[in-house]
Amino acid sequence: MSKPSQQKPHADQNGVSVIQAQTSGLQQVPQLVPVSPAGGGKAMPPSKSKKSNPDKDSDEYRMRRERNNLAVKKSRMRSKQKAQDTQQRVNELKEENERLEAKIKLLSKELSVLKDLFLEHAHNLADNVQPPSTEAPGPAQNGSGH
Amino acid sequence: MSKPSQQKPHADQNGVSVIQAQTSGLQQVPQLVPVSPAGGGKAMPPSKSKKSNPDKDSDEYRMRRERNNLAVKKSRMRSKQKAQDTQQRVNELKEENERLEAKIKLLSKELSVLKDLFLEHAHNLADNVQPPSTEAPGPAQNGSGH
DNA sequence: GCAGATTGCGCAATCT
DNA sequence: TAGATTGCGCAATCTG
Repeated sequence: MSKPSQQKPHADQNGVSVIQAQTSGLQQVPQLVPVSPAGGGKAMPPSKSKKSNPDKDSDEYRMRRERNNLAVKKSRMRSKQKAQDTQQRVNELKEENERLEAKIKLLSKELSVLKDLFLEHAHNLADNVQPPSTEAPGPAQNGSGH
Repeated sequence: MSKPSQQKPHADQNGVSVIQAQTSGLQQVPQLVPVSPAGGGKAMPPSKSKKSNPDKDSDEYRMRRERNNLAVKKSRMRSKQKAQDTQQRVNELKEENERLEAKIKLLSKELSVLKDLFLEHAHNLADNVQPPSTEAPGPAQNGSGH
């Protein structure tokens, strides 16, 4: 579940193609068909050249199938669970986001208020404090009206 | 994909059970087997009382199967896509969250600075301006340390 | 090389 | 009736 690596679409390997679907086929069993009669060009490492030996009757086979079916079920359950978790994560993050945005709004407002206070104060100072009289005192406007 | 509702485990209906798995057969078509010869007790709305007529050879059957296979593939692709999208959404939301947190940090700092300025100014005023002497001037503490 | 985990696929039952 | 979903089993791979 880590490296997808390169994987074939499900069959078609060393000269083997899946012929299925639309066959009278009761169910699946890809029915492997050798494209070339025998050793097309690749040498098989294993001695046994017989790959088509599922032997449905074999107890071994049934055991493996059963185990695999179990593993498959497990894997799918996990997968589903993960998807659900991810979805929930989205919801949580969305809520968190809203909280943060609200906080930002609040802080912004606070800042705005403080800044206004500052400006007002600065104006008051300018109005009440006689500048070093370097020039005209300017229009004598006092009181409100900034 | 919305209401799981109650759904049967796959077969076993009006007196029909699936016999599969571990059968010798090369393929395992569920092989529907009527538990009772005919009308067990339920009346079937449709006229044809034959439910077990998949008729693999039927063109109709193959057509339906093929269409369904297509639909299945489509559905699964969508499902997968959706999961991916959800995952990506998580990533986006996480980033957004970080941005917001950073902004909050900044705003908080700004506010802090402004507040400090305010306090300092207030102290300066208290130190430089003689209160109307209605009471004790209070402890003569000046300088830093707000 | 084996055993468990994944993944693509087709089937059938349901749901819509 | 037809397409969409979903649980399930098979086989091919991937992984450790």
